Amino acid sequence: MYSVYEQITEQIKTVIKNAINQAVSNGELPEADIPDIMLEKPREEAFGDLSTNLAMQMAKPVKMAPRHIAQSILKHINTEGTFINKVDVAGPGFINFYLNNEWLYKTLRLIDERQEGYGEINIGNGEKVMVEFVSANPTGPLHMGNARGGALGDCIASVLEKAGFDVTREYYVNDAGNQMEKFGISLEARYLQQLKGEDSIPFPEDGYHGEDIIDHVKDYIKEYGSNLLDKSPEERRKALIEYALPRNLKRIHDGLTRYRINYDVWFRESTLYESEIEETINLLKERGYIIEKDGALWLNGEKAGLEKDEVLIRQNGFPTYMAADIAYHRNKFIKRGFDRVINLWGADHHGHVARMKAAMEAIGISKDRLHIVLFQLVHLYKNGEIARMSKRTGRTISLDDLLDEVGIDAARFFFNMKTSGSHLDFDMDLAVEQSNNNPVFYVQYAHARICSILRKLAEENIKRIPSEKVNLTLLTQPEELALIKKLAEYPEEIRMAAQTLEPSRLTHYVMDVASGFHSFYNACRVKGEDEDLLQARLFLIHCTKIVIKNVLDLIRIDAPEKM
RNA sequence: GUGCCUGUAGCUCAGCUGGAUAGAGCAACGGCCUUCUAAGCCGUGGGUCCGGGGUUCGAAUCCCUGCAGGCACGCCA
Repeated sequence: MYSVYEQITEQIKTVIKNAINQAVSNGELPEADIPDIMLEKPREEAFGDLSTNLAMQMAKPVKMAPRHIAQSILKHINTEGTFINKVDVAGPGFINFYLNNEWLYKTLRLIDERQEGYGEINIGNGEKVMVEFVSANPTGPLHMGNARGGALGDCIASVLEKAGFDVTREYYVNDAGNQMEKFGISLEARYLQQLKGEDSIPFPEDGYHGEDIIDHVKDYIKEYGSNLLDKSPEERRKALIEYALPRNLKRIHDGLTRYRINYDVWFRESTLYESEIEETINLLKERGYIIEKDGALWLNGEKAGLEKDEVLIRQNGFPTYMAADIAYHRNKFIKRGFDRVINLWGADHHGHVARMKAAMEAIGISKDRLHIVLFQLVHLYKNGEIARMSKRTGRTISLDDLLDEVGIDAARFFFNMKTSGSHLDFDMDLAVEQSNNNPVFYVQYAHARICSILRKLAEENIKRIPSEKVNLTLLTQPEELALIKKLAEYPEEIRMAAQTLEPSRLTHYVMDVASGFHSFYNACRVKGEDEDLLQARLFLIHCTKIVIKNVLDLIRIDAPEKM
């Protein structure tokens, strides 16, 4: 069992179905298919713990007033042997279920039993899922878009792991194609400028203008001098790329490691050029999706359901980015056998979504197996205004700069506070603020506070007694019950986060748990209460600590024992 | 021009597979430390859910339309 909630949901559904069958056999309700029973937590506490709109949904097929249907169901409901305390009908025809506290106590025992496993569910059944994220061009440093995509992608992967999927984290290294050409040309131009003067050669308009290109070249010259001046341009570029690319990759790798992102696979685009792109084109040819036009090979847009044809192999014989990307996804699905693939892309790539999905169908893969999570761009705010450049270096702010300034915890938490689809304003001042304004501290403080109580009790030699000896029924204060209810929701939160691919609900959730704990802390004492109550509350904060820790571990931020 | 995303409290945003009186945090205002961390808690005020139609017993949520902001429409990636 993953959650008591799950068990209750089943109980209620069974109870309702039985009641309907009773009512039908008594002739009170006409025979009809029972729709899927939807249970949800009512907004108002006064409406019970769980509620269903079933009677309203049945109104039309059954041709009876919703309230009347609800009453008939209510009349035959038998709650014996369940957690249900009371049932009533309210509003336009809601059936509200009120639970007895037993389920809450059972939830605490479950948390204690499962420990770090509490929250894990199994909707994935070990299905193989790849999450591919960041995949920044290795031509320069990581920027804010990569920072957001990184935090998001890593948390999506973690959520899916908790939800029972077999997850692989992957970074696609774009070390081939046109941009490597541009990288080489840019390096070469800077190299010549360094050695022969700024004006010796104009810098290519579509080259990489970043300062980092100049840094590579300066370092190269420091090490190897001007040995490339009398080489052919091809050799020169090759040598410079071979020097700079590993440096960039190392920097990206180290930056992401520092950011607590660890990939299972670094997949190199260049490996696709050995044979897979060709194989992919052949596959598309066989399936009749390739047309020849203007000396190039195109994906047949009409057949694929796209607005226009897309070039796959250029006139000059080189494959386009899209051809490589199709081959890459063929590799993911067909060669490596992933059931589902999730890609995180900046919103500026949204135009590519429909194309890739169509391409999947063209190679015989259902487009539903490919999920694209688009995330909106980030604006950094500092001192109330948009910050684009690092004051220190005068360059665009990199992931490393951000981590230097706000720390890893704040960055990972803040990037997961908003849904991926919404624009994100990152307030750098708030992120370093040590106050209740800062949600990261708010949550971490709750954890530290619990640890502090545990320490204080330990100083007095008070320890938890075995859980079966704790009398949890002593937990009856509203703050205690509210807190346990929050803790009970965690597996459900994981399920929702996994289904929607939105880990942002977990940062909100853990803030709620922290809030519930702080309220409890101000209303109830642990230390100094009589033995039985002390043990019950000790058990409660022990469970609260487990849940907060579990969520923070999932987001991969610290859960400090002291602050 | 065509397509996609966004528009909810002063600010930042949840809610969006239709449900009960639209929520949270921050900001504002007023309270709470002789007791386990006040980096905390409790309370008050605050809304044309961008506008206009439609579907429905019921719409912030679905459909149509208009407006505003962002993005994409390359033999770039």
